[in-house]
Parts: sequence; C-alpha cells; structure tokens
Amino acid sequence: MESRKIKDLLYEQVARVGKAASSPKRLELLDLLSQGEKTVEALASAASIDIKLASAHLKVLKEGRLVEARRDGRFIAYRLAGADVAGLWVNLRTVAEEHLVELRVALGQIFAAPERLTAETRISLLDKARQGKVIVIDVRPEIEYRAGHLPFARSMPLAEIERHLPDLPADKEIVAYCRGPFCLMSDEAVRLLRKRGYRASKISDGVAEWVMQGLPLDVSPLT
Amino acid sequence: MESRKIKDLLYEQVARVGKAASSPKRLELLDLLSQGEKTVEALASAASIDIKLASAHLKVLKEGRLVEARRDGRFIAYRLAGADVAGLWVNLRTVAEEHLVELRVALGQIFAAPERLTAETRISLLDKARQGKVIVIDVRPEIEYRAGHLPFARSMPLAEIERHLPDLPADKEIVAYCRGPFCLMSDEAVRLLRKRGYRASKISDGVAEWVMQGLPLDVSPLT
DNA sequence: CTTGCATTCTATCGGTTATTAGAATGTTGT
DNA sequence: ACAACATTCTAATAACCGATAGAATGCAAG
Repeated sequence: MESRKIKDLLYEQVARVGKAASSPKRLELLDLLSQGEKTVEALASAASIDIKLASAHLKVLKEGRLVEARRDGRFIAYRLAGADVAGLWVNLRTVAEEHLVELRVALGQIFAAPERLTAETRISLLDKARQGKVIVIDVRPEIEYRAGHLPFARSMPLAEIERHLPDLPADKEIVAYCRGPFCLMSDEAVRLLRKRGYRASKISDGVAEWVMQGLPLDVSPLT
Repeated sequence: MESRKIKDLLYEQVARVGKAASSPKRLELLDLLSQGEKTVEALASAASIDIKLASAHLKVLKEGRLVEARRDGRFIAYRLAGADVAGLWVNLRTVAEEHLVELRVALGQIFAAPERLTAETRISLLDKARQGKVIVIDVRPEIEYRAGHLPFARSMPLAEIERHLPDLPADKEIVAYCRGPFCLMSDEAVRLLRKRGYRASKISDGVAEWVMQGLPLDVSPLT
C-alpha cells in the first residue's frame, strides 16, 4: 500500500527533530542558544567540548532545522530557528521533570541543599519588581542579558558580581535568576550575597520559561 | 569540577525523552496512543510491525517514562504517561511542520490534492455542531471514539461507513476528522462521501490537537 | 599573504541501534 | 491442562553514533 510509505515519510521527518533532541550535549547547546545567538567557539567552551565536536552537534541540530547559522565577520553565529524551538526545549524538559524520578532527585540535590530557596510566583514578582520592592538581578554574562531579559532586571554577571556589590541597596530583597532550572549561576550568586548579609533568593526561571508563560521580555539596545 | 558532572546528568535525563522520540516508529506509536489505551497487538498491527519489535519500541518509550503498561486480562495495555505527553507529541510535530520544508511538501501532496479542503476554525465549528448546522463525524475505530471525542461528534468508523450512510441527512454539511494531521482516514471518508453527493470536508485536528487548544472532549460511557 | 575561525574529510575506537528470527518463559483466561 | 498474549533471551546482520584526532579546505579580516 502506498499510504504506508507516505506515513513513514511523515513520521521520519518529525523523527529528525527528535533525533536532534536525543543527545545530552545537543540539549545543552539548545539551552545555551535559548539565551541568544552564540558563536561556535562560545558554545564549545560553554559546553566544555571540542570545537569540532560542537560543529558536528550543531550540524545535527541544523539538519533538524532547530538552529540556523549566520556569518558574522570571521565568526559563525548560531541561533534558534524560532521561538517555538525554545518552547520545545522547555516542553521536553518539563515532561522529563514530570515523569523522570531520577531528574527530580538530581534537581533536589542541587537546589534544596544547602540553602533553602523560596518560590516566587511570576506575576507577584513582576509587580514587586516594578514597584522597586525587590531587586531582580540577571547573573548571566552581559551579552545574554542584552539579548533579552526579565523586565526591571539589572545585569549583574556572576563573574564580576563583587565589583557591582556597592550598587546593591542592603535593605532590599534580592532575587537572582540565570539560564533556567539547569543553571547553577544564580545559586552561586545567592550563596555569595547571603554571605554578605543580603536577603537573597533565586527563581528557577530563565528567559525561555518566562516567555512560555506569555510574559514579556526587555531587550537592551546596544550601548 | 563537580558541577559539570551534575549538569551532564541533568541533560542526560532529558535526552532519555528525546531518544524516545527519535524513531519514526516510536512516534507512530505515540500518535496511536494519543487516541487512547491500546494493546501491544493492536499497536503492532496498526503500525504494521512485528509484535516483538513493537515490544522493543514500547520498552524504549517506557524507559523515557512516556508510556505506562497495565495488565488487562491476558492482554497488556499501554497508555501515555500523561496528557503532557500527547502535548509533547503535538509540540514536536508542530515544530517539525514549521521548520521542515520536506514535511510541508509531503503534507501538501496528501491533503491539497486531489480534493480541496476548506479550513474550519475550531470555535465556529463547535458552535455550528452544537446548533446542528453541521454533522461532525469521527471516522476512527469506535474504541477510540469511546476513549474521547470531539463534542457533538458521532462515531462513524471508516471501515463500516457504508452501513451508516442512511443515518446521514443528505442536506447537512459533513465535517470529518480522525487521528490528526498524519491520518488519512478522514480524507478517505470525505472522498467517499462526496462521491455519494454529500457536502463533506475534513479538519486536520485529532483529539490531541483539540485539547491542546484548551477545548473539551466528550467521553462515552460503556454501552 | 598571513592569521584566525569554522567546517570538512579522513580514520579509528567502542558502543549502540533497528530489524529479523527462533526458542523459551511467564502470565492469564477458559 | 491448554491456548493466547506478551516479554525475554539468544543470535545475527547491517547500520549508525559519540568522541577524538590529524590534515586539509574555505572564508574573511587585517
């Protein structure tokens, strides 16, 4: 029967997307690309893999049409093929968190200990940030902040957070975020801030999770 | 560094889900299971694969915690691990349709030719169905209809559609649906109905796409 | 033309996968 | 006890994959 052959073809196409999402390193690359466009070099170093291996993985992602490449001077910059790809990544991760006990255990080991983190609902956080009752800090590298960040958040990259500490009012509540639930930078920031006497906590949201809730982002124009 | 090892572990877990979705046959099984619980035998025959191979694929799906097994008499019935899994499948397929040209071409070959199909928006269809202005028919096997179907739809399995033709008012507009965008049954039904002089068209939605829009289903109690 | 970034090609290693098949096992209903 | 369903084990083939490495190529900036 011919309809069978056609059907196989259809599922085969979707499997290209699934195949792109079937490797841990590729998922890590997707997660990184959700923070904005990045060069191969930046991706390879962030995922701590060889640049040739990064190229190979990016090729698979490109074959599944999840990412696109753009030439920028002597670099090649990769970006997600669309906002729906970031949504797919969040969807995949959410389903995994929902059904894979091992993942919940691993997440619990990271984020429950040693500090206790209070959960903030997104809307009330947005309100409090707008009113200046809390300071929301984005501890990712500044280039990711500029590509898109939570409203009212200020950039305070973890790498140089010590330098910016004087800018932080000591009496305000601090809320840190970074790349998402799998990112440890905001935990490190909270640990550091508390040691200095700040009232600090983190949210697990990154920008991808934020937009999936239908909430807006801010984009910084070039300085 | 230890954080790197932990991070790899996290992405590895999500990759289990991606791996489950990286094979055409497994996606076909997911699509079938979106229509309701099914036995291994039913799945194997519907996907036209060996029963042992179906077992193997289901094992991978179970390892990714996308499906669960339940003993029912001398059969073993598989079902999706949750509604979010059906959502993930639709999400995967939607992203693929959005970015893979080959898939859009293949879909166009099936559904644009030879009959022209008018698109109905879901809400207006629901209204017209409620008011009896159109007859919505579910051409899937009756067991899938009973597991959940569009509101106001009547079961009219493609295999026995000829027998039920006398029940159809000749002056009403008929709208057929089946398992979703990759399913050919509704096309076949439309072709058949038009040959008999009915005004018939199809929608590409299946129940999974319907619920993803936040719309309700009906479930038939056992007869 | 030289330098630096990125890709490609080559090859290799070890490991996994899909598929088919035959035989055995376990479970359940009759 | 027997028949039916499903899974497991074994085995075999063929194909593919992740990772790594060396060498070559393409491309753009200076």
